[in-house]
Amino acid sequence: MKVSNALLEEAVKIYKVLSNTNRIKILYFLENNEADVSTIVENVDLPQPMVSHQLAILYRYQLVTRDKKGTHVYYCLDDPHILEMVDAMLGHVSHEIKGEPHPYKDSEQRLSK
Amino acid sequence: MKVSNALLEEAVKIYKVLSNTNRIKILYFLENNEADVSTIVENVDLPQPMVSHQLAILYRYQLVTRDKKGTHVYYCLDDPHILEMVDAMLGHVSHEIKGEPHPYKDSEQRLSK
DNA sequence: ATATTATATGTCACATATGGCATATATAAA
DNA sequence: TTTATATATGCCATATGTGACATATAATAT
Repeated sequence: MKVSNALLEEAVKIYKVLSNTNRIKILYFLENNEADVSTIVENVDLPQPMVSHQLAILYRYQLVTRDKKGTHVYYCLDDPHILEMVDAMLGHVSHEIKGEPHPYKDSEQRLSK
Repeated sequence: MKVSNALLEEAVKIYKVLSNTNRIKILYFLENNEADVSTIVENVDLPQPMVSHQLAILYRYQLVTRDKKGTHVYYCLDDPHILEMVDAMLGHVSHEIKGEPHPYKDSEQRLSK
């Protein structure tokens, strides 16, 4: 695959965003719900300033949307596809942890290991 | 999705590994070739110690395998599926950059934007 | 105006990542 | 044994990320 540098650098930025358990926990909490900050705070069990800070990062990189209603700010996944990618990564590491061989499609085979 | 902390932390470690353009360039170069360090150095245009260092990280996290033959060390993608995940991320950011709406499957609709 | 609640921002100490460069190790050839 | 080549490792300055905490802002109610 031919990849431009600009694209690669953007992808790397998103990977940095995903390189933090708190942010991923927040994303997963938002999987099925739109939620305001206090609701997120209660559910992910992190101090409120930490949650606001991580939400700001998720928002800056367009992983969540923001909807202000009165004093409450409701956050929502911007692109559910992101969580599919995280799911794929969790699947990958769960194989690594169990020491299982990687699943191959069709008749692909390992040459050696 | 219910995710254990251990799994989440492992996934985050892999995201950190992918959070570097040099490492991703190396992974992409290995997409179609097994290659020794000097070949990688020539192709990704980075100083040799940098390439060795990044390869050591990729190896530690099982993204590449290593095969020593004489003085040469041949590296190979351990799991091509990783590159599929990177492809998905590149697809994601290319939509973000272009400001395009996220592609939705079937009849899914945005509630608002 | 004051108080209350929701959220965001700033600061700080600490840890970790980065890239550049020098040098060490290992294998093979002369 | 010496030399050359391939690769790995170590050191360093700098940058960036982390979580804890205090405090600021913003909207609403009294």
